Amino acid sequence: MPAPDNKRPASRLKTIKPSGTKEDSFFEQVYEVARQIPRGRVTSYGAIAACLGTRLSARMVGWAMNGAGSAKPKVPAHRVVNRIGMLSGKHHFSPPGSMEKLLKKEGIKVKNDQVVDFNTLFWDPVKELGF
DNA sequence: ACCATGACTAGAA
DNA sequence: CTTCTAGCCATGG
Repeated sequence: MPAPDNKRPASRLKTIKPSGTKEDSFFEQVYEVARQIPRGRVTSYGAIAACLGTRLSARMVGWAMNGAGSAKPKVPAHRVVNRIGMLSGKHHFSPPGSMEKLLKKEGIKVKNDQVVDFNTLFWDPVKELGF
């Protein structure tokens, strides 16, 4: 096992090549996990970050999502919300209301920019993917 | 090179 | 209960 890499399991983050060039690691992994989210389910940035071994860099997940619109195949960024199920990223959609619309379309109830029954709909990549 | 900001989170006050 | 602080790391001025 496990040879815990201590502090930086994903030290390769250094090799990130954002926007413009082809993504190599972190971004791609984020997209990959995000694409595994089943329809009608949601997850959080932190969950994805934890799945990649970088729980503390949930911000980077959000940043990666910023490029999700340019990623292919498309990444269901609308299924990714913050830890309390709030649609923190709705303002990054165009139009902003599309995120909520897409979620409702999948049967997810959204109330006041928050996912209803978030705890039930929550999909944990670490648990589901076995990381 | 330094400082500020950000689709986050956990823990302390 | 609410509010603040610190940590994460890439991007932009």
